[in-house]
Amino acid sequence: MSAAAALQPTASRARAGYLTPVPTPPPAAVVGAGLDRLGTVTMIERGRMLIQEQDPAEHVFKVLSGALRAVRLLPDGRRYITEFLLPGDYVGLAENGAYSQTIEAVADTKAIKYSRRRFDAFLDSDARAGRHFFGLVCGELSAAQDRLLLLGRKSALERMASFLLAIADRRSPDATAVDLPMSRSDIADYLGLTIETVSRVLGQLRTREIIDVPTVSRIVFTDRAALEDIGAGE
Amino acid sequence: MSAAAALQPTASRARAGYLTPVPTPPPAAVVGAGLDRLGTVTMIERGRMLIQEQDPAEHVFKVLSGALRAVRLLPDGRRYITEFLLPGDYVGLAENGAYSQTIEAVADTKAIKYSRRRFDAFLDSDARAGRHFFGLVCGELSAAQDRLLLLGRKSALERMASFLLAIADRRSPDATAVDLPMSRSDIADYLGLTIETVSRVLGQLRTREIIDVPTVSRIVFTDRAALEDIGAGE
DNA sequence: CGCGTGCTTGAACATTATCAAACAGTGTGG
DNA sequence: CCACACTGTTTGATAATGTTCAAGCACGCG
Repeated sequence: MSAAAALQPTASRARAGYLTPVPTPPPAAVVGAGLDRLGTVTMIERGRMLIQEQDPAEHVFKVLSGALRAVRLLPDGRRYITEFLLPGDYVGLAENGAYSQTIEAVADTKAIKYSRRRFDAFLDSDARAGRHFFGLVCGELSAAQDRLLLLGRKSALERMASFLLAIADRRSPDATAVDLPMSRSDIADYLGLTIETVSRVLGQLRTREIIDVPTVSRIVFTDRAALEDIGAGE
Repeated sequence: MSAAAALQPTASRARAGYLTPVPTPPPAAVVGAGLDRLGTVTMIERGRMLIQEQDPAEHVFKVLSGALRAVRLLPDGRRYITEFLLPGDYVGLAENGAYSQTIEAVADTKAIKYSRRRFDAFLDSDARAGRHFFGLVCGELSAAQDRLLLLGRKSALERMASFLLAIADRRSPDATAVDLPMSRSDIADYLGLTIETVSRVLGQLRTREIIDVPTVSRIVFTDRAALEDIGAGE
């Protein structure tokens, strides 16, 4: 843990420690309403692949319920999950040409499927919509940069604390508990750890009475302030 | 090193291992030409801060020469560099409202400075420009996701190999050498390592005669194929 | 009730971090 | 022009965090 490079004369001020949820700018409802008519509802069952990396990017999806994961692999099989897609999130927005990652269902999932042609046409027809989605992608980029900080400089314990709070906040801000739709293995591949470390770190938070784990998939925040401190990196 | 979670029935196909440079779509020259007249040239000397995190995002810059770094900090001083900005890169594009990270000069840098108001007006006035910059941000997002994979699942040696190739490719594709404008400390904070590990890993590549290091800042690719294999993760 | 998958726990190991010292390159002043 | 000092880099020895390998456990389902 601890110490990075020495502070520089130009060092910037510290920032909130845990993952920022992708913000949803005001005109979301309006833009969404215009779009909903263009798509069709699809069901993806748990474990199924929705999108294969390198396939031509012919669709955009919006998650309605359930959860998806975006996966990248190394040639020898090492796996990394770049993001979990939860209700309200768009899939395949930031793709030119071919998909850059595989999308799989972590749980049974309902999503709206748009044809990319129609989706782009809609964007071009409405300047407000274009700006809205530009803002969404900017938010995703900022969230990805927060995760770079997490992977590059945070300990296992800090990563887990950040993760639990971020997932909880995306579902409902200031929640006192979360239901995790994904397995320990998925969490490990998202946080750059192993399943054993994920388990041990959860055990440690439980021992310290910062969380309670009544079920494997349910996490109750017993001491949210402590969890936030850990996630922020002290 | 090695093994992540077990392969799943839906596991996706493997992908190129090292950092993908942000792609520059075709109409770049045209869009750039329209913009150049709107900005003024600025010099930022080595070590100076160009942008402070949380300041209102009132400007967009385009790097002409030199190099900048984008920095995020944890409360206790741990530092992470989310990206290096090299000639041709835009700074402050993907920001709504306030800057999300500090920008500092790694070397003496020349950049064009645009007012964000004018920049946005230009984007709105020209649909092609809007799409162009949307594409740029999408490319940045994809590059960030490649770095998540790097930080989450690659060893120190693999990270260094990926880094050297990525920097080299951004300057000129298939180059046989790079001049690194940044210090070991900056490289460490970019790769999520310490300066000692950076140094040792470079030493290892030199010993194995994969690179040559005639000067601290100069890296010659003696065996580019081997470097690519290492960077790709075998 | 028993089996299977996924989760937890334990012990040994590996990689990378930390602490410490030597070294190199650059610029300054004598 | 050389000696010196400063900063950044390299190298070495030790320690820590997280991984790997190996059992056990628990919950859900047939």
